[in-house]
Amino acid sequence: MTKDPYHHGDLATALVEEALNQVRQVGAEKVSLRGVAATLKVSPSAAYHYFPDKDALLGATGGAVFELFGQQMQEAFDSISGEDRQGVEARLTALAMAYINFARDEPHLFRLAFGAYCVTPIGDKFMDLSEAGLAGTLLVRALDDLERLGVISPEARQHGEVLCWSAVHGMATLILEGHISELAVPALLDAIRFALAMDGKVA
Amino acid sequence: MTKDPYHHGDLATALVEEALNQVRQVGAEKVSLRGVAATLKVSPSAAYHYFPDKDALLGATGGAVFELFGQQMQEAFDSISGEDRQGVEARLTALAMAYINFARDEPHLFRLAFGAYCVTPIGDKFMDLSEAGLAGTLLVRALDDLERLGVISPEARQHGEVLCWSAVHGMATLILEGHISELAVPALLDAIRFALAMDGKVA
DNA sequence: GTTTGATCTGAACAATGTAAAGATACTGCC
DNA sequence: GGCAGTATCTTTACATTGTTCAGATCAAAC
Repeated sequence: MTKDPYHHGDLATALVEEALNQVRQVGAEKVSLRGVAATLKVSPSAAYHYFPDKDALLGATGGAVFELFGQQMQEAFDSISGEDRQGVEARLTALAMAYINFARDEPHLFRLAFGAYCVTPIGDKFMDLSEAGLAGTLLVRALDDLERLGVISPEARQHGEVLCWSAVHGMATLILEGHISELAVPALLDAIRFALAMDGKVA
Repeated sequence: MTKDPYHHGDLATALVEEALNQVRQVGAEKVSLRGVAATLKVSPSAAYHYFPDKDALLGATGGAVFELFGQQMQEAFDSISGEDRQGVEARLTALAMAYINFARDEPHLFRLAFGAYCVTPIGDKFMDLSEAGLAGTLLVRALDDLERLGVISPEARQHGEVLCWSAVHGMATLILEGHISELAVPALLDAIRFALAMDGKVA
């Protein structure tokens, strides 16, 4: 019996980290509690001191994914500098692209965070995704800027919130599940610009 | 040993039907092959003469759900009569509502048809949802009618396809997974009308 | 009536989630 | 420093699941 750590440094977060790793690679439905415990060189039962369920572990993992997703959205937002019309417009599309890219690049993580696993079984216990989260906040800020600069009308600003959110999330999931080609992304971005009348009609 | 039917009438479709029933009630991830075989009073192994996998059974079930979904969309489309402006406009919103209502009323079925279960594991084997399916066809028809009557511009018609599809699907999944309230639906419908400039600006 | 082929059963196996009951290491107190 | 108590982890065990394979059972063809 090696002395390494009988008491694992912080098993709870280690479990979540490893679960996230495995979910990223093979998808949540193929991740086993025993598997993540094994790679951590820990008995399966050890997990039950920190999570009542396997679903609870996956729920916490989904929370971690959601945080990571928020970070990436924040980075996309911050990557565009400039408060002029061009910068503010670019910021909105950067957000949309980041959203869709995350779904495409990390399909298993996206599904864990936004799919069924974090809702019916888990949402009730651990996570609270009912608020839009960081992504929603950033969208609101981008739309505010657009209106402030006169790029979009107040009416467009009002409708843009639910429209952009739904459309971008919808396209992300449709691409993710293979129901639509990735080639449709520029078409959607054009459509959003058209919908918000960002083609100069208002400015 | 009762003589009822040693050879089940049509076990393949019976399995799919029962699987659909159970998925509807408890969700795909809690449905077991053994369970559906048991309710059909059939050995678990019997299923393997018709489906190579449990995933294959669920894939076929997803196909059945997709058909059912198409039917309901068709009914919604047909429920609105009249080729005047009002009728054609109502038809588009009826489609959107039917889409979202299906997701709300049959969350487990919707997830099976549109979620991960019919994609990575199954899509490659059984289903081909890459085409939009019946729902997509109906959307195109509704938009065509709107343009023909001059309710929307050709440009709006062009952008409307990907925009409506993404937005409605996105809202359906967001509601389904509890990320947004159902109260947002009328707001989205308004936003779509605004996006397509259906508020009379064009007519 | 026998044979052939499709259809289903039975038993079995490995993997999984989960629940005790017990072992081990750390912590604070004397 | 030694000891009790507690948090942490292991061991063992069990039920359920997907899946396989050899064989039983039926239906029809010759």
